[in-house]
Amino acid sequence: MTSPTPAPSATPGTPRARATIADVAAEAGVSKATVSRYFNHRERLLSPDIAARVEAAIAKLAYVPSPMAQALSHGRSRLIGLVVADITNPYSVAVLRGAEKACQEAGYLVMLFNLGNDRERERAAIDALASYQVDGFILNTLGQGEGLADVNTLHGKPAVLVDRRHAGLAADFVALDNEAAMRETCAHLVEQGWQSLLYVTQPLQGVSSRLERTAAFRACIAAQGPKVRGEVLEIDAQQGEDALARALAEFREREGSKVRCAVVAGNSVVTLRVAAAVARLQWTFGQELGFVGFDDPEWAPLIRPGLSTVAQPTDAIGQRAAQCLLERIGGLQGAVRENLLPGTLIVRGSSLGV
Amino acid sequence: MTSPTPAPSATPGTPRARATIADVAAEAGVSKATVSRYFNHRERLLSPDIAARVEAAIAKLAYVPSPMAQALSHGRSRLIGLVVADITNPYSVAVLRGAEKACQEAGYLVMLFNLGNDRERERAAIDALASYQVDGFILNTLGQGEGLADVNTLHGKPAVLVDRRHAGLAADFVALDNEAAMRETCAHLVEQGWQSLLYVTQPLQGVSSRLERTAAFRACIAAQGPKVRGEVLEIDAQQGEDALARALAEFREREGSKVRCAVVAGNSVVTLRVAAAVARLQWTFGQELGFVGFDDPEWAPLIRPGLSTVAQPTDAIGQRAAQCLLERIGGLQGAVRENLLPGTLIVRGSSLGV
DNA sequence: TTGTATGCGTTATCAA
DNA sequence: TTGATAACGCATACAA
Repeated sequence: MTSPTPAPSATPGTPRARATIADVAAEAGVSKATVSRYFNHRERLLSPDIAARVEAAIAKLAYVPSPMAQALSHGRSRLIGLVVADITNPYSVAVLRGAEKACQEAGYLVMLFNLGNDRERERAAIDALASYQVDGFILNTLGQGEGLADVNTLHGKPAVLVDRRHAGLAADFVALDNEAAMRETCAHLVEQGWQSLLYVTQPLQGVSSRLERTAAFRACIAAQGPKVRGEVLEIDAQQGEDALARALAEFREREGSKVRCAVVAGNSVVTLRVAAAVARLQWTFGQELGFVGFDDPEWAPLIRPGLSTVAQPTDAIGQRAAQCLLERIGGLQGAVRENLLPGTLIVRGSSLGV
Repeated sequence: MTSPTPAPSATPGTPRARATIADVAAEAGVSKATVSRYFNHRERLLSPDIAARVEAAIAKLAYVPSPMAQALSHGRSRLIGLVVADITNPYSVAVLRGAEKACQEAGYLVMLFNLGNDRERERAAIDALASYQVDGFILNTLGQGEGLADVNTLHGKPAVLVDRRHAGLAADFVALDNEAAMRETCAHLVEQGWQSLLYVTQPLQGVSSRLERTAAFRACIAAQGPKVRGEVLEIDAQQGEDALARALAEFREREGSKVRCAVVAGNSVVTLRVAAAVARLQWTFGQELGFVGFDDPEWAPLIRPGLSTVAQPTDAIGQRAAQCLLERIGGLQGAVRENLLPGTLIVRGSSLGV
């Protein structure tokens, strides 16, 4: 009680500092090294009785090693740096969720850096994360070769790319199998009798997922032969929703009233805007316009007659990304791996034939 | 060039390790302490010429102090621990976004821990975060007194509570002004001629925001006198959407066809479920059922004739939370602060009179 | 099998 | 004003 040294007594109420390895060593009557070994080389080189004493001391003091100190000493921090292009995007969040979960389960914590779609900050993000000695990166960001010029940028840490590839960066990659999903989507629409397809996408801007989906769409159209027509429309955030409405109206007029027209939306952002435009036009999905959208927002069933969508296995993507990264952190060598996960076409009313 | 020691030369290609304070000291021909002072006490106790030399060395080596080492030595990590109850909830994400942004701008990084609605992990979350020496916590979680028994749990670090209060925890609090928002909502509905109001909420379960909104609803009804009736309905995730549809139908039948009935949804989760139930009933908002929902999901304008909502200033809430916390970290003492931010009633078609 | 000593990158205390 | 030097909490050679 009157001891001048802050003895780690079990005084509740006193928010005493965390026990350190030295406290445990003293409590168990062994050296710090022994306590350290208890954690790192347990069975291999520790006698049972000593191990038991250490274990008891650890339990008594509720000792938990400091990851910061471990990071300083040993290099590893059990920290994963997660850079996301836009945390406003539900897709990113869904992936983040899966990744964070997998990391948590593996005893890693996630440090988050949101770019807010600002490419300039990408380099800063990685540097900031690296300064905390993260063991690796999960990157859902960019398209161009701007920030991530080369592996050097990553400070020698492993990384996994999610959803968006990067030319200069040889890293494991996890994403939706865009080509297969697009094939299934187009096949379904054609089968249901839609004859002219309009693929609406956000500006390509070198974003690999957008490029791939667009290319896959064009390939599908080409494969169908002359009986099916296809167009691509890029929209950007600037133009209002009536600009899109006009574009859709023109599309239908161009094709003529005999031709059944459908839209394929490149992601949930586009889906929202198309739905708004269609509402403004007073059209009904499945009638004036067929529809399938990539991503499956929770409100898709609410827009009559229900929006058909391609659901991404976001949780699996996130978990797979984390798993890939953890394997690399664990020392796995070898060629870059490519994980293309299958989407699920959810057919609701908007894509059905009349 | 031929120096055997790994001189920090500007060899690109070689992923050389980060420069340390010792490298800078050597480069500038001063001691490590001097370099440290350059960062921490710059002008106060450093001669201009030495400062210039240090500055040059820092620039040349692109030196950045290691936050990990700083944390070890000096206690502060420039890390904020963010615990969120459910990252699937767009509200949480929106707040997170504002908070993360503010932290980033202040030079702090955010460590994320998602509870996935699992209360058991709350204590573990805080402990895990604390082990990384976070400087403070932003907590958006729980209701009951389970995990966060007392301030002791926080390892002596400051915290700010977002959206949900906690009885045993005297910490700054940031949230929507639920009472004012509910008052405005009810006044609007009554003014538009809705006579019987049903407040639909997720299970209260001691969650303060749910309790407050429910209490505010009851108070509003009471204040209106006998001309307006009000009921509260708790729904849980278990029951299917037709259970809710039945409940809504019964509600209308009970009140009779003469009485204009409206629903107030407690948050966006409830809004989604009510919208699904109304679709199933083939009702139209604003006709068979009036509607105002807390939270303003992006799809609210798409459900005809447009869903009226109370939008929360999520970004401001997040930023304010971060600001509060950073002030406390900066040493601010004094009584716990309560930040109630105003919501915005967005009137669309669903709440208008006939 | 266990203990001692050293280093990881910083800050802080104490001399000079 | 500046420079040694000792922590900070841990892991790991090395010695015993």
